[in-house]
Amino acid sequence: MCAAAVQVLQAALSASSLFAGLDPAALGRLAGSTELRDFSGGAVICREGQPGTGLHLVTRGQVKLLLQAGNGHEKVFDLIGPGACFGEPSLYTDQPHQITAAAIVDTQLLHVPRADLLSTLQETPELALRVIKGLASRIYRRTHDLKSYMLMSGTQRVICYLLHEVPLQQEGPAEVAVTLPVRKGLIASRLNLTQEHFSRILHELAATALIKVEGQRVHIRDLSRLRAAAMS
Amino acid sequence: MCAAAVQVLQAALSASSLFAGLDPAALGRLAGSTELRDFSGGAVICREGQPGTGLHLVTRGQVKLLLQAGNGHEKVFDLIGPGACFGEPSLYTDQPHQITAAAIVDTQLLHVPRADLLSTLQETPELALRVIKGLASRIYRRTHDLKSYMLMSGTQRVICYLLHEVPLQQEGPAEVAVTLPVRKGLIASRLNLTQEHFSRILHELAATALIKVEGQRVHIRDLSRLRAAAMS
DNA sequence: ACGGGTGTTTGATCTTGGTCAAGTTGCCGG
DNA sequence: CCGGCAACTTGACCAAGATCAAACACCCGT
Repeated sequence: MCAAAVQVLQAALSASSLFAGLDPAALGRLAGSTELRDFSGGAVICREGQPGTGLHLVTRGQVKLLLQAGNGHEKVFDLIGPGACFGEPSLYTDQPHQITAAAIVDTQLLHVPRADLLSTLQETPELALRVIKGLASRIYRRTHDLKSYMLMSGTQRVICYLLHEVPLQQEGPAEVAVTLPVRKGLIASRLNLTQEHFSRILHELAATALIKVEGQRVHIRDLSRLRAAAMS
Repeated sequence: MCAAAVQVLQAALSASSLFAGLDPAALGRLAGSTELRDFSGGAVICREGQPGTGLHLVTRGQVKLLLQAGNGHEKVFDLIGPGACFGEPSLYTDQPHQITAAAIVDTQLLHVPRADLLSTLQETPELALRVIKGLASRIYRRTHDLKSYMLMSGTQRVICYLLHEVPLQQEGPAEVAVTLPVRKGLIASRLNLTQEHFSRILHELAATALIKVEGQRVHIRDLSRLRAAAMS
């Protein structure tokens, strides 16, 4: 691989929060073995039960993580956009992937092979700390999901989701618009709702003038009133 | 602190999977700042929203981790027994605890202060790897829970729970007995069920002769048939 | 503009599991 | 041996959300 390509990969790696600001030498070593992978919309990236081959980092597109039941049913368990990675847990234990990942639209990822990542990890305490932080915040995320499923109603989950999608620093009663990153059926599944139920909740919220829905665009009429509605 | 006490603490630490077999020097350093804490049944160990002060490792007793909703409702989100630890995520991010921990019965824990753990972590790559493995398997556990809540019925969750409680290496159609580690209401909540529903499910399983319930003791009539029932 | 596929909405109905209330059981202290 | 309290069970009813079916909207390629 030519030096220029490695440069590009190194830049791409350091664009993620996991690697940003890491010692350039270590980063260069990782970039040397990193591979660029493209998937067209719908393509499966990895499948439940397979061993983890390396770290996947999304650079472009959207990925859905799926959990599958015995009876063909499946649920979207997370949605991954650019800058985030997935499938790490299987790198650090000897267990296979728990989840299936598929591209939603045409997607580009970086793949850092497991062996290279693990050896760099041992030699670079800084990276180890980063990985630990990354895993810890993954646990926060999962715990938050668990919490929503265990003790929030569907309506509360939808509101909570919308509020998370609001660009930061939006305060007060201002009107904000958020654009749903993927089609509604996927978001519904991510929130452990059926498409139908999600649709009804959106309309119910629109009926109380909390939001207005225009296709993929959701206008929040009053941020603080919506926050209050999440509590009920 | 006298050397003998440190010895005892060191032995206690190395009894957990996180520290077992770790370099004795590093372990000794950790043991030097480790503190033994006792809680009587019902006592709160740490509370949601508080910063994480250190690693908690259960040596004796039982701990419940709770998630709390705005409206007073709360759910048991995990049950922790001897050898396991909890509350780590808050050590590695700057976020406060997401969960409240309370002793179910009289409980003894080891508390390793955050600062000592983090500094030992930096100096001991071996420990860093252990922590990474520990967090990764925590994610496996949480993902498994998420999976049960998202796509398994109450009955399936109960069966799954019973099967997990079966001591290992029990194979074939043999009859096994498991003892519920805590009172049924807590297990129900852990499985995201009400006490009433849990009770009904147990009786329904008894009605199909899959199990027999005798107080805290559950006899599994036919392991493989129960496994099959989890699939339906 | 037209046709078809995908995604979304709407309505009717059903199931799972929650809630409330009233027993039981069983254990522990006097 | 007997309260008394906590855990558990049972039953009747209720509600959130799922399912099934059908219509509708939108986008895209020809």
